Amino acid sequence: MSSDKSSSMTAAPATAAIQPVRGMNDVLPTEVAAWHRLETLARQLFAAYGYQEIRVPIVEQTALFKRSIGEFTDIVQKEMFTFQDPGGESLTLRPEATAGIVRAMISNGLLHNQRQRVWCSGPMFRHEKPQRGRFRQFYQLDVEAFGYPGPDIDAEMIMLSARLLREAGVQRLELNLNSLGTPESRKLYREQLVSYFSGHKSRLDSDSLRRLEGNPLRILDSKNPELQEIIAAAPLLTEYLDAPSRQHFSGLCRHLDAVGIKYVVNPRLVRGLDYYTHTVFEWLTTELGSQGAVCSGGRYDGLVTQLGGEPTPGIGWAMGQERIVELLRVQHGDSPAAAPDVYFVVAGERAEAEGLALAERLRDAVPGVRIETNCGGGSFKSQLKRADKSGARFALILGDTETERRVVGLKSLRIEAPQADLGWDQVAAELAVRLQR
RNA sequence: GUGGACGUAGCUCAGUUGGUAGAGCCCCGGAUUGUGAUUCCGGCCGUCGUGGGUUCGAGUCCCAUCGUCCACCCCA
Repeated sequence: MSSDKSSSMTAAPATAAIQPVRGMNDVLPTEVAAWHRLETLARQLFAAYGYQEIRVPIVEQTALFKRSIGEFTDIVQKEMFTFQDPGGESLTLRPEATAGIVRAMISNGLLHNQRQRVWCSGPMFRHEKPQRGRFRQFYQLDVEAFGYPGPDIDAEMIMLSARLLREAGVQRLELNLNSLGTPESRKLYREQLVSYFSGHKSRLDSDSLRRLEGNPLRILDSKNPELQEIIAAAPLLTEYLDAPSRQHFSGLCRHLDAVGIKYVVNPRLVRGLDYYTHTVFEWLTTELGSQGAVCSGGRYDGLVTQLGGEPTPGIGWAMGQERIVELLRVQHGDSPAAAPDVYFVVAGERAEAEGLALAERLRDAVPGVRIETNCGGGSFKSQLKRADKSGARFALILGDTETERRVVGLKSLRIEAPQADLGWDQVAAELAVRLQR
């Protein structure tokens, strides 16, 4: 075999197709309806709960994520898209939304003697190996609240997520709940945990040994069957919570009980981001292969000061849009693409000349009507085939004889009904009636 | 980053022990020269992921490489 590969890959011909970037997907026209449904519902519910939209940059200074998410997390250590901008500054494509939102709240002075409820949506970026439900560019719906110390906001936020998931049609989710307590109690617990696992070092796997140094709580999350026995016998964080933390958590549970939201208290639920305190939660599914979490979040009372702001309690959650859309597809099948109300057949030179203008008049007269005008010619037959395929309920038919008579044919494509020839001034009114607009 | 499976038409796939490629769907046209969903007929579509090797001959065997999917890991 020739080892003469000095010139790397042979240069692709100039006409070769450009490949997409790994893990970054196109949402195609046939798929986008499901996204719209979720986003529209989310907007309505966020407004219904008093949350305002905030839009923040996709790119932030690298230091922001190191300081908030934590130096020793997997996200920061090996999953960030970090690059130097032409000015030499180290920038990073946001791997999650909270850090940027907190930065924006501080930068714009929105936390001074104020409470805020905000939401945000958009793409996040993590350099992971793609698989089902996990991509390098992925979209999140994100809500955050600032300035609320009590468990009431924790409960409201979980209620909001529960309603969104329910009304979107997602089924068979399990809500997991835990409290990480205060930084102090967590620190104490962490020391206990390190000393416990250090006593069993010989039985730990390489991942767990690595975490023992940086993030021992994550060992509890391990799915390695051989570790389950050791993990089961490990001390529980719950036992180290101080009284206020316990009160906060039981307050949250009472609120959830009161509205009938089912949950499982999972003492091993820890989060991959360092900034969480007190409440953490996850909505889990078993129907997406190895990606279980479709929505998760928690409280982060120390984050604002960590990023240079005045002490301000915060809490938020993020929902993975691809995962929700995929789960809905699994549970309910493909959602139909948006169809026009009317397909406008324009056959012949004179009809083509009049057709576009007539369609414009109809759009003026019937607000919101969806008219797909045939462009690019074609026989009557082929145009009607397109009309049928478009999913439109009606076809408007304009040929040269109709043009001559100043009428247009209105044909029902869904039910058997006689075709009506309507004068050009009557069409709009008739359409409005048939479409009930 | 680790492991497994898989790359053949726009899509879903077939391709026997190696003999330089097929079907269905889609699209276009016709049967029906101004009326769609069925039916029938015809047509378009391939550097078999890429590069090497073995061979008279490679979609098929070998090596490398790129990519996709799945799982580990991580997480939304």
